[in-house]
Amino acid sequence: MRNLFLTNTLTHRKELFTPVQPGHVGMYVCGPTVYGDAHLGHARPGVTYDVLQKLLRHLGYQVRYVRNITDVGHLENDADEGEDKIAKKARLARLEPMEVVQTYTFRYHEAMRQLNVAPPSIEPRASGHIIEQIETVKKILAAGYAYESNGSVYFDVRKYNESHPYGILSGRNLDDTREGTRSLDGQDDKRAPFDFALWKKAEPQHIMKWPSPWGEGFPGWHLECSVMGEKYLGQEFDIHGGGMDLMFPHHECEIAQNVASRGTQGVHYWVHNNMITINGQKMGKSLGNFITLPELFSGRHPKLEQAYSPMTIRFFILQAHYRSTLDFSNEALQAADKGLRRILQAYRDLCALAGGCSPVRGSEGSKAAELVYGEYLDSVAPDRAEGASNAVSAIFEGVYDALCDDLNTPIAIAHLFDAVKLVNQAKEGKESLSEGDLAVLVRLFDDIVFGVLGLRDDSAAEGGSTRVIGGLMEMVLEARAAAKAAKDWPRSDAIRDQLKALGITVKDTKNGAEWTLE
RNA sequence: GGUGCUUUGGCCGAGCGGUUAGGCACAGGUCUGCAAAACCUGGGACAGCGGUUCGAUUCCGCUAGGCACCUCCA
Repeated sequence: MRNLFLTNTLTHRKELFTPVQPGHVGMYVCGPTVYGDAHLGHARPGVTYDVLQKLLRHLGYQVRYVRNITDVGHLENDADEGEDKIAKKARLARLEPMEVVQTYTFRYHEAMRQLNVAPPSIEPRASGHIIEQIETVKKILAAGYAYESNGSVYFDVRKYNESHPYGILSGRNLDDTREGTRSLDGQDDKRAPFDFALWKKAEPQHIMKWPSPWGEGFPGWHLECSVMGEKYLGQEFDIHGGGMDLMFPHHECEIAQNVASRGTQGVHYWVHNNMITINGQKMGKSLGNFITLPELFSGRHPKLEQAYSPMTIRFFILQAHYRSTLDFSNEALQAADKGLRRILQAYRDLCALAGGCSPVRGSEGSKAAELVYGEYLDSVAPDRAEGASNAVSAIFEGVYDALCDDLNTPIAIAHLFDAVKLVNQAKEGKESLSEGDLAVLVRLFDDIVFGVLGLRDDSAAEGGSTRVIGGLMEMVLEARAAAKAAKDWPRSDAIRDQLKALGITVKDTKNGAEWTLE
């Protein structure tokens, strides 16, 4: 098995990945709070951890990937009057909170499906784990790291900090945190401003509330990830992912809760993806500068010059390293779109050169995959490029080395473009690829481009209709070829223009006409 | 105020103590009825100032700019 290196936020270093149990990986990622459509920012962790889990599987690990849905407990702000995000949305839209949850959970799943993000192995909801969360609060209280106050329970950060450093993940200490900036107003139930809620008392009119030893209320936001991570992955597990903005306080609180309730923070590798920016600024709901995924896919947003396909978005994200910020612009997305097309076209040409590929991962395979949770990537990475020339071996090694070096997808893609060049040169007859080369390249595209990177050739994914369209196109192009042979240019151009209007692009090559469907 | 990150050619974006990143755009050429694609060639970059070094874009310091977190945020 190849060595995989990951940057662990806990140590700020690239570390060799060694799982708790050989051959198995437990991975937890913070999912969305479902009170609105997912935006471009949400696509980043979606795609990043999708690639990570696919890579892990491809390397031969059995992966349990847990990604939660936050459907309760996420407050607008940390002050006592902060309203639950879901409850607020429900009030404004005059809906039941669970209607809001249902709507946006569905829409989130739909957006992820379009991005070819595989479903997690388990997708637990906070509201489905109230009992477990209450039990954890009891444990933390019993351990003396929390206090009850007016029907709510708060984590005693100062007490915790006496025996365990609070802030090990984000590299800060308690004295550095800004105190007194926010007015305390006297009526705060908390002992200290940095204490956080484990359980919040619900006002009588509050809909989302559950009985507890401290009265009716609901769990604090940070609690769910601690609880559900432990429940499904155990007290010690391998990877915990999420956006960098969750590092503090969310993940810091998780660590404190874990230590307080079970004596270990339990996560071996903390992995954080960076933000997507727009004009250099973080894209975020509070800033109001976000573009939702449905808007991107449809092009309906003032900042969008055109619609961008889900695969363009996916490729755009993969062209930057996950730990760097990535700046949105129409120009950058258009560049990604073109680059992606070149790669996908090269695969078609490669298949033609190789005398056909099983169209497994480029098209129908990805659909079948959606039905089989987790078990879609059956191909385990070969150790080396058996039977390939030096040039192809170098690409093969470059791709795997890059992916195993902290998930360096931009470098992997750069190597894939080298492969594209080879394929194009072979197609032009300027380079020859041996059968071994072709086999290795086909496998590489199948495994990496479609398998691990999770790209998909949507133009080839029409499934059952492909054969019919293919047959029709053959007829149409034959008619056009006849017109061309007769030098009837108006006629041949008219056919091409009409097809273009239907979204079919025709290109004349040495070997006859080729076509692609938008 | 605290903590951390960052500044790469027209745009996006890797990387690194000495070797072409890559994509997109652009220019010239090949091919072509035209178009497109493809191929070949090309130009240009490491914020500024010092220091370490045989050698720095890469390490260190300072200066300037940007960003993130310290409220909710992927």
